[in-house]
Formats: sequence, structure tokens, C-alpha cells
Amino acid sequence: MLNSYSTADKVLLAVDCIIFGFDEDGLKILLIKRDFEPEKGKWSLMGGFLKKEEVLDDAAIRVLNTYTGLQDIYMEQLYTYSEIDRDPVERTVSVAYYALINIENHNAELIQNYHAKWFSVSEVPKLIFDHDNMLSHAIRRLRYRTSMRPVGFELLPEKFKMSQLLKLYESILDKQIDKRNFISKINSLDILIKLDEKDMTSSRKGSYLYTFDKEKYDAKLLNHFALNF
Amino acid sequence: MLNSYSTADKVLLAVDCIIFGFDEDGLKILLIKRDFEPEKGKWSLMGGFLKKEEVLDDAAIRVLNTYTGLQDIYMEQLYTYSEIDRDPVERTVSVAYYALINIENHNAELIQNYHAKWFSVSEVPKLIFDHDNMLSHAIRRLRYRTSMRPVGFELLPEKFKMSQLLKLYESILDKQIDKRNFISKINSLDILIKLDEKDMTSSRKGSYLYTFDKEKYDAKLLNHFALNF
DNA sequence: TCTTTAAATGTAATTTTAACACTTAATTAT
DNA sequence: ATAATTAAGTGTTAAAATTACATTTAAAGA
Repeated sequence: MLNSYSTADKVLLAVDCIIFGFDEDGLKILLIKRDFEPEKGKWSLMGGFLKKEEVLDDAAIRVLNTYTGLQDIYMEQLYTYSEIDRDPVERTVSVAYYALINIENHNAELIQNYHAKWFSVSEVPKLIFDHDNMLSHAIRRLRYRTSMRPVGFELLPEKFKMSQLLKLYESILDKQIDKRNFISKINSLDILIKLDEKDMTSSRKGSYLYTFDKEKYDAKLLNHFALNF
Repeated sequence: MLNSYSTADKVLLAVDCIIFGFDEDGLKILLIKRDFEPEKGKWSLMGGFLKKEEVLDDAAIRVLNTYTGLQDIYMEQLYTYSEIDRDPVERTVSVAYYALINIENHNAELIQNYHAKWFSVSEVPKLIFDHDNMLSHAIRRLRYRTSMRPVGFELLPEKFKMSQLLKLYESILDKQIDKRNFISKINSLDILIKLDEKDMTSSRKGSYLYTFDKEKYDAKLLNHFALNF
């Protein structure tokens, strides 16, 4: 009988977390070296099982915290993977989540203690199970999302140079963007605040720092602003 | 222990199917009247449980077939819903799928026999559980998808009038579209074949029929064509 | 032959995008 | 002190895409 709750099969439900970060080397992703079987010692996404009294969004937050110490990271659901043998131990369906975070803000030490490591997305090692697939799916989603609304907020430090924002976009979209066109397009969105402060570390002239104007950003989100580079 | 397969909770995993159709009244959705508890007699999406040796995509196809007789409908995964009490009987996580189908091609009789019924999306009754939420999510997705690539293929009959295609777009996007701009934009995509045949049923002058050029469409899909109305 | 009805068709103004290169400010080296 | 170096900063123009907008056409029915 199709709809008998009592006879229906139950399965293990897992979550896997894809965490993007950004630094001077470009776009990065956070991985852990598995300390348990199967595939012990291999690189993997942070994953774990859903609990009976837990919502998937919360499970993703909990699992990420367990493996990295990262707190209260807001993640978006990506896709649910259900290939029969995706996990060799037992049939497990996995719901992938992804998030964008600021590497600097999120204590590198803590991540060290937990054996997590940042990898450039262009140099990701072979991952366990179907995690490669999840990752490439997440990158596609991130690219799409970037074309729908600005992404800098989550990935950049509080104060950043225009050239960092440009580099972030170039990393995500994996292409060169004309500096002048980029700046005028970003400025036309009117969501950045130019500070009086300059960053003197990377050039003789120094470069102005910016912050996001969260209020204006939120106001515009409702209107679905789009960027097309 | 976080990663012990043996002690992890297992949950019921369901699929729910959101089927869109289109006819002279506009955009429609297929619902069934539940013939089992709970919520017997209420309108609902077609849903059922995942089997142990089954992939989610296949489960969605099977469940849809069981309730409607529809065969081999390709569905896309939408989102996974996991609120604790979303199903009052037992904790059930549900993966929603959606598809676009041609109402005429899919035998109304068969659907009758199975107690399924088409509803205009603007006149959908209250649905069980969180199915309203799934539906509104699916409509959002359909709108987005429509702005990314043409949708007519799946929803229209083999041969159709330009005015039907226009109406389809207006139904999905829920706004008026200028006829001349629509036609020139569609034509610029170069994926329609204008037939010599005319449909004489709706006007004295008659209107030319079109079909999709599947080859050109597939070729362009690779280039991610976008429409912006 | 006049009326009716939906179908079919084109242009001009505006906005957006894309391509493109030189100047500036400050430090460092001679 | 002056010349060289380096990243930062800045505008214009051409092309393409989008939007707004109104009349004519083909056939049937009165």
C-alpha cells in the first residue's frame, strides 16, 4: 500500500555543508580531513546525520559547528542527493547546504583545531562520495546567485578595497571584468559607502576603503536587483 | 557520536509532485482528492514515500504515476521540506518535485479515473500539510526558469498559435506583455518554425501555427539563452 | 458592401552594455 | 631633487537591447 506510514521504508538523512570563503588568493572552500571510517584520512565536506527532532537547516548549522567550531552560520539549501550507493556503508540521502563566510572573521585557529582547511576552488583535492558533484553544483549556484544580487557582504571583511570586490567577482565568475565598467556598475547600485580611510598596505598611493550599506542593500533586495557582467 | 551510522535516526522520506499544465484558461496545477487518512477528502499534491532501493527522481515518477496514471514525466527537484510537524502522523521529510506538462496530451480520462483534477493557479483550494508552501515555491521557481529559457515546449500542444504562447508567458509571469515586443523577441531567439497551416477556430482571419524547433532549442540551451520581459 | 474581430506588422526614443587608455598620488631608487 | 615605479582612479563613445506605441489586414457575417 502506497501510503501506509507504518510499512514505509525509513532512510538515513544526512546534511553536507559547502562553505565558501575569499582571501587574497581568491575563492576558497572549507574541507575537513575525515577522522573516521569509511574514507578515513580523505578530504570531505562537513557532514552528519539529521536527528529525529531536528529541522534540516538546524542540522546543517550543528554539523558545521561540530567540525569547525563555526557558530550560527546561515546556510542555504542546495539540493538533495539520493543515489543508492552514494554512501558505501548504508543507504543515505544527503541534503547539501552552502554558505558564504568571511575567512578572517572566522578564527583560523579554531578551524585548525578541528582539522579543517581552506582550499582554493581551483585546487580542490578529490573528495569522498559524491562531494565533488555537490561542490560543482554549489559553484554553479553561487555564480547564478552572484548574477542576481551582490555577494560581497558575506565574503569580504567589514572594510574592503574596490579592487578586492572586483577580484571577488572575477574569482566567482571565473573571468576578467573591466575595472572601469565594474566600478561604475557597482556605484550605480548605490549600496556602497566610500570611507575617508585609505588602505596603504598594497600601493604607494593607497586606496579608499568601502563598506556595504546594509540598509540600502536590504531595501533593494526587495526589488531583485541584478548585475550582469 | 556524530557519525555512527548504526545509532543515527532514520526518518520517513516522501516526495510530493507539483504538476503544471496550461490551457485556454491559463496556468493550471494538478491536484488529487486524498482517499486516505489523515486529511481524507482534502485536496493535495500527489505524494508518497521513497523506497529503500529507489532514487528520489524515480520515486517522484512512480508516485505521480500511481495517482494520475501519467507516464514517464520528467520532473525537476525543487526543495526539501523538513519542519518537524509538517506531517501530523509521523516525522516525514519531503522532497518536492515539479514538472510542466501538456494537458491535452495527457489523457483527461485517465486523470478522471484517478480523481485528479486541474485547478487554475489563481483558484487553488487550501491544500494539506505544507503543500501550499510548496506550490508557491514552485511558482516562484517556474517564473525564474521562464526568465532563463523558453518554457512553451512542455506546456503547449505540438502546434500552437503565437497568441497562445503569449498567453502562457502572461499566465506564468502574471503580467501583461506587449504583443509586438513579445513576438519580435521570440522570433529573435530563432527557435520557432512557422507552419503554412492556420488555425481558423478563433478568428475570421485565422492565425498561423508554430512548432518548436527542438534542434535549435537544444543547441541554444548550451548557451544559456535568457528572455527578459 | 459594410461591419466586425482577431491577427499581423515597424519605428523611434531611451537605456544599458561594452570597449577602450591615460592621469594621479605617493614611494623608492639614483 | 629628480626620475622611475606601482597600483589607484577616472570618462567617453559606439553598439545593442529594451520599451513604448497605432495602424493595417484578412476573412466571415450581417
